[in-house]
Amino acid sequence: MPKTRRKAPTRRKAGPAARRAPEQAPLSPDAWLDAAGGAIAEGGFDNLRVLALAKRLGVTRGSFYWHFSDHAELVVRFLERWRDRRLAELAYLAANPDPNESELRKIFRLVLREPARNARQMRVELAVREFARRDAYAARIVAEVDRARIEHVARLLRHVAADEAQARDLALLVYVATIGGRVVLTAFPEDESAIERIEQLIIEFLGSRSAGRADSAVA
Amino acid sequence: MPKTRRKAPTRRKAGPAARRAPEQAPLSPDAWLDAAGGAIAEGGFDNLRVLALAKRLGVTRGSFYWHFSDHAELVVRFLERWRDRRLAELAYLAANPDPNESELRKIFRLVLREPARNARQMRVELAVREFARRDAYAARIVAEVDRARIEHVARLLRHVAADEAQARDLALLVYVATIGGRVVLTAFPEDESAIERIEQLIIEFLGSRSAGRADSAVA
DNA sequence: CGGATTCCATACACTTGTGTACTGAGTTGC
DNA sequence: GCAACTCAGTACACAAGTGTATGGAATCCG
Repeated sequence: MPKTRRKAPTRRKAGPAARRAPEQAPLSPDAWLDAAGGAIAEGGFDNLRVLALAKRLGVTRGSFYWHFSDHAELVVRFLERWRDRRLAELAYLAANPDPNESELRKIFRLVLREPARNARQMRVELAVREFARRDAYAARIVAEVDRARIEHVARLLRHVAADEAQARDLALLVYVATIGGRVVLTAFPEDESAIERIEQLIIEFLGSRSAGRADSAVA
Repeated sequence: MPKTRRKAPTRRKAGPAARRAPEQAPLSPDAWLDAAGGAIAEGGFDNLRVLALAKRLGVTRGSFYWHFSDHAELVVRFLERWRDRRLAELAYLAANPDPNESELRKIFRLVLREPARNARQMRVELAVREFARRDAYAARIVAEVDRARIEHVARLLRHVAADEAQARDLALLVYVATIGGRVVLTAFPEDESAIERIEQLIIEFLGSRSAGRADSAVA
């Protein structure tokens, strides 16, 4: 197992069977994980093949089995990195609230933030979820992320809801609708605007609940 | 290719290498498709292997390649049967409305009817959706079913909505929340009741719209 | 400079899966 | 009865993928 890393990872040009060229920096584990993300985005975790990653990186599997013990470890490390990044982006949003954005609008941007624009990240998200249906460890990872996200949405919805329990229900509704939108929209790529209208409807719904409050809620 | 079938399909006892026993009825294509459904429910379309189906049915692959030309045909026939059944159950619900059920309640039972109780069918549904993200034909199949379902929900929501366009938006919201609930709940099997509360919230929302339009139409 | 270390290439053994050609037992129809 | 058809078993060729053992070039470090 590698212990230290000295240079930044670099994509190497795919020399057919050339020995490591001196100017090429060595591959980092993160480079393998990035390539894994590409394969997963394309075809899910069943498409995660060491052979394909090596070809994509322009090396042979000999490199892989130096950085990783086996295929299973690749899966585990990918899942953990994915979880850590999702949790980190949540923490960032919690620490840096955008004052120019309404509370409700912010919620949607939060739930699946980048994925809305980053198609690859969205596909990875769905692939992880799909994998979690048959892998116990992935299920735990997804549960952690889901719990954190819903918790965060619920915190933002405390003003809107009557009590804490209702805030959690509302948060779950928002989360579920967002996830569902991602899933269904893959079948309906033609009306990309539908998700916008749905967001609008939910905002309207939430706004009607906080009718008593002077809502600075809607932007 | 087979042309006619005389007897009902029967599960045969898994004799190790036994020739076809006379009392065993021949396998129908539907038997293979049912077995395929099991494999898909367990591990998605990537888990659809002829070898495994044959073992499950207690025969060898020789039988499969008589009923089907190849693996691809199995996939196509499975998808088409799946679509036909979904459309048929929709048509049945449209033709036989339950007068004891409220319009709104009926909607949820309609969208993903059996899957709510039939775990296997729900997993197949999600697997088909996942496969549709990388297979063009499956995407078409899913789009057909989605369109029919949303259309149906929208028809039931015409009283509630202001105009036809809004009925479609509301229907999409309901559909998306339901699908999303199925996806997220696989990660949260512990609170099965959450989907119930979400349904309740949406019903409340829809009810508030039909009650009167005094409340806020938020921009 | 010269070993030790890092990183990757190569070759081999093994497994699992597809598709095809051929065979052959049962059944049906005439 | 007997040929023809139905259906499944068997064997072979082929492909793709994993893991391991080993060698070897670069590089680092003292």
